[in-house]
Amino acid sequence: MKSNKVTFADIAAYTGFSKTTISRYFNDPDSLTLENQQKIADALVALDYKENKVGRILASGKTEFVGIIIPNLYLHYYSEMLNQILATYEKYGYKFLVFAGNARADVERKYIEELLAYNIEGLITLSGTIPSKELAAYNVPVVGIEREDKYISSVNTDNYMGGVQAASLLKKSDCDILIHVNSDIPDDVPAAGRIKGFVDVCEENALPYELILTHLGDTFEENRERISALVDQFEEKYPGKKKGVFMPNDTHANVFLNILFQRYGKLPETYQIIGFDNSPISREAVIPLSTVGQQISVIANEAMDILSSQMAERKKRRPEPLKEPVHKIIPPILIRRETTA
Amino acid sequence: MKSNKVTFADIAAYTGFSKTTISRYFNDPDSLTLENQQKIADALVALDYKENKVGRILASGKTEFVGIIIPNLYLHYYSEMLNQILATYEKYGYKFLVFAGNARADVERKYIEELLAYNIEGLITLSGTIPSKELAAYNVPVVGIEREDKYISSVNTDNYMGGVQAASLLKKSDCDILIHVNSDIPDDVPAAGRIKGFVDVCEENALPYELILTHLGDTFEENRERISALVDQFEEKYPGKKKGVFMPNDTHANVFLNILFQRYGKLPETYQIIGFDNSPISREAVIPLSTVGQQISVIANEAMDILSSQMAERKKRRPEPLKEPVHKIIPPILIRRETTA
DNA sequence: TTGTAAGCGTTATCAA
DNA sequence: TTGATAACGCTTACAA
Repeated sequence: MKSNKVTFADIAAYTGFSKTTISRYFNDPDSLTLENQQKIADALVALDYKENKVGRILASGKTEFVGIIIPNLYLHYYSEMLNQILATYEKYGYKFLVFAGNARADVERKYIEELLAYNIEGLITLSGTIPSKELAAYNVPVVGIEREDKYISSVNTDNYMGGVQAASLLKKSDCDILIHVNSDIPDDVPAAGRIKGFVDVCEENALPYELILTHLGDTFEENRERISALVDQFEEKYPGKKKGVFMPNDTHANVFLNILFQRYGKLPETYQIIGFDNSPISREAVIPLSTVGQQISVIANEAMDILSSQMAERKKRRPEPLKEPVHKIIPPILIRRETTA
Repeated sequence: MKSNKVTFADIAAYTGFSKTTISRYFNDPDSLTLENQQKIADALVALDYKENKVGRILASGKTEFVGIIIPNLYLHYYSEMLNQILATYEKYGYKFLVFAGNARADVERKYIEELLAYNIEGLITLSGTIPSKELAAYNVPVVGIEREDKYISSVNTDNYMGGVQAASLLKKSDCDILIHVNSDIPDDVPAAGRIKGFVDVCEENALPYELILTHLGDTFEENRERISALVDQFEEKYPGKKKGVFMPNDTHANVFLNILFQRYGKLPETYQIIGFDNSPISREAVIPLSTVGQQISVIANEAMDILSSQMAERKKRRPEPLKEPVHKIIPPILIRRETTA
């Protein structure tokens, strides 16, 4: 019940100093004599002072809030990214206001308005719902992750290299036909690079390949059904041939693997599988899945690094507006496990 | 660059009203004439006003912030719970300040201090690091989820019933021996109920059973190793018998299943497996896993329901302090898939 | 129905 | 090295 309502005024009264001096104790202690510092320190303990940052925000305009908009936390990629972003608190001290948007532009706009109303200093978004041009107009530092990023700063995995790595690995294991399954990704989304990387390696090496750009469904059941149909298709089209399949992510790669396992009790010699992300499912699969790993922790840290420097710039007397968005590319790491030779 | 610094004062000047009237327009519009409402509405558009909630917080003391402390986002159970909690924004309007603690008490205390400094109105914690007695002393409404909860309100799955459901299902499928693997959980943690429920069913029905209370390791590799050793142990101790195994969670149940699959190319007839949580891995396993499902969305909503009523109580003129913590129990849902008959 | 004035808890500016 | 005083943007009595 004795809600701690001790303020600078109380401390000032208690110590005989002014509120200003108390404020200085917190923000520039060296400007006080050691003796007086001690007096105030003692008073803080005696009165059981708890800081109130709201007053500081109002007076200084600095909230130390960063907004995060994330499509969902269902996919491990997103939850782990959030995990890593939250972990940067130790390094940068920014607090995170988190919204999980569900890809509806009007909803996300509402979230952003709300975040802005709390004077967030920066925004990190993993959602591609709102065009970067619109985000840039909000006039707050923004960093996008794995989304269209023409007008905002961003951090992305080197998707092209990921596609190259996957195709190269499949090439090495002497597949007769390389297959890449993915959805039909717009060119301005970073993930599109995977397809290009895969195709380029195939073309350069004159490897037979097939690109299957199709939507695998929104539920697990749909995934299962459509991937099962794909297996039928492969069996029919390439009987007896060694098929190297690069799936769009580990979740789908796992479904693919399970279907083969259920049919054959093992991974047939005629299949090689590689996923994308290095999410937990890739290690927890019946047979550990080979995958192109994203360096989530590195991405999260780079994002905060870019954001914090832009936020710092704004605090200067004469902030120099960013002329060009910064785009950082993080290399993926090929992880060879048991579904490739 | 034209950072919107339009305030109530500007609107007041523009419209000829006082700041108070502008404030009323937002908080109690009906107290203005329709005509004047319209005037102000027009001014808002003309001036491109953006609300600033910091001033409101300072003046009213109401932040509409709820703090969340979550052990990690790596385990699906936690990330999905966070997901569902964040989703309550639509219903309650509270914004969430999220910290991912890593089970270090001093770190978590720092997080709580920080949250308190921002005047959070309530706290939801999924972490059991700090004793409920200490949390209760912070003098802010707290709801715990699946953690020790003697001195704080809480929402938990009916773990006892979960244990009962698991044992009953294994009983129905005529197992010769029922086995429950779990860690040695302190009695005051809700999850301990699972063990009791399991044992009670076995005792009441005079079913042979074995309780294996052991730590399965902190990494996936350790899990794999120790669970593999368990399988050896089962084979040796109960050769040819039909073993019904209740694992502590889906992740471990999946590891168990994979080991059997790798050894036998299928789930042998002598095994029945049931997990706990109904996390995605249970459906994505080689063979869909039977599991005791936690109703995460229900839990999240109940938690916010309890919290919001306690927060609302505090806003009353003469708030009546909660005499007794509220404890809500959510029944689990048994999900029968292919690892049980 | 509307206005005045006094806060809310800090920081910033200027002066001493 | 310290203090007085005025912000910061809004809410809330109390008046009118």
